[in-house]
Amino acid sequence: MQAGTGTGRMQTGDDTTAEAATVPGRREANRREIEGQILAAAEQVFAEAGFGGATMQLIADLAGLPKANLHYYFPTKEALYRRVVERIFLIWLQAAESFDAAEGPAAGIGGYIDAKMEISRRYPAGSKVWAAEVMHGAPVIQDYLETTLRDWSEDRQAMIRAWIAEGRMAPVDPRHLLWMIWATTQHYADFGHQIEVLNGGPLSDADWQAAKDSVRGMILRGLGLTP
Amino acid sequence: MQAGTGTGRMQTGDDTTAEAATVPGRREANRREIEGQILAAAEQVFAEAGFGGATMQLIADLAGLPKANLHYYFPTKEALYRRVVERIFLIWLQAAESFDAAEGPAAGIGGYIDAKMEISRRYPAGSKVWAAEVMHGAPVIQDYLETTLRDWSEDRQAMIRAWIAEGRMAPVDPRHLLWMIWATTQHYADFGHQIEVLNGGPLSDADWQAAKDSVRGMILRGLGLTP
DNA sequence: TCCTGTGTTGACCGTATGGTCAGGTTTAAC
DNA sequence: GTTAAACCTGACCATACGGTCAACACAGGA
Repeated sequence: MQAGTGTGRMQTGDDTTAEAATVPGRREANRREIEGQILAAAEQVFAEAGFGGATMQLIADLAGLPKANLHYYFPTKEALYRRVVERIFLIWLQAAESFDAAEGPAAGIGGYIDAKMEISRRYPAGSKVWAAEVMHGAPVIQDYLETTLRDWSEDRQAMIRAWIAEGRMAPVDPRHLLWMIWATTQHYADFGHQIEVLNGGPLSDADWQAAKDSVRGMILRGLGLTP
Repeated sequence: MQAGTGTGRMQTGDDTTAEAATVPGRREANRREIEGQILAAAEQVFAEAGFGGATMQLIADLAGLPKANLHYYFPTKEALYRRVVERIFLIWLQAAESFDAAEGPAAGIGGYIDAKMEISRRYPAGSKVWAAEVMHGAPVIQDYLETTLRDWSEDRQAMIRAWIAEGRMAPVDPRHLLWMIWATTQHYADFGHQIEVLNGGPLSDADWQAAKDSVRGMILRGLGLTP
């Protein structure tokens, strides 16, 4: 059970120090590249083994670095883990743009489903890390749930309620709709292994397209919309 | 990363030795009770901390037993873990009865959804353990996926295909439908913490009923059925 | 009452893990 | 060229963990 104070603020990624007015610099570029390698390796290992099962040695090996080097870039295992979780969370938030830019429920919700399916396909490891974190009671990102995610949720629920009030979709509880979208799309990442076994192998491009169409179709029809 | 040979066969629970022809015996009853305590504690701890994060000491404390006693009833941490995973899997299989006994898609699929929602409510810890196990690549229950679950899946898919052929429901891919049902129902257990945060507290009885109705309604409408 | 098999447990052990650190190397500003 | 900061890493440490074991308690059949 991770310690996890959950106090830290989200790092938006642009932590360029103001005084570094020189050229971007090989130093900084190199640092970013190595941090990226470590984060990628960590995401993989955390996804496969969980926080408790992951070891800094495994991550170091996968990143091709000595273990001590990891602790130079990330002070603790938990700090590294936090960065991995933050990354997938930011990616998911960005998927909401397809939601917002839409002019109606079919395009908005359909586009959001497509975007989330695409993320499940591209970042399955990140999705698993997030899932495990939430399942364990969100010891590290509790504050995001209570602030960013909650606000985000309420905004989308308001949009959905407006569409319902305008008679543009069936009157469903917006919360359960959102949860259904999250559950269904993320299932293809989190339970990807089970899906591959039942599918008799990895999903092909066509399989993914069919999955996307199927999920979008079922949900939109469930909302009284014609996909 | 657990070792997990995945070779073991499923224990159906009736491991009464044939020669123990005496009365059921306090001995045997006591043994079962203690095993049950340990399994319940283990399920809780595995769900909260993951396999790697769980410790035999934590489980022992929760069960109110000395650690060494755990190893008397379960030889290794992994053996104990396996029993926990098997338990939820059997429960899920039983939920299929509502599926089979139905005379049509609305009752069959609707009943199955209700049953799975009820399980999510009653056994959230077990569901989380299963989810984590699959997410980590099913190191311990790979054989169930390839045998029992696969067979089960194909049988239900055949039923759904038959209903579709009879024109009793919309022509959807049965696999994606099953996965959607699993994803949506289990989400209420696996992501229960997130749901509680967004809900501003635990789901009430009415909330659960609304969730059930909402999920069943959306999916059945998505299948062209009237719930 | 003895005796045997079942259960109980504190103390212990080997190992693996997260993290530290001193000493070294490279970079880049002047 | 000099210097200071940033970067790198093998060796090391304290701790926590899964698992073992020997000694003990106790039930119940003879």
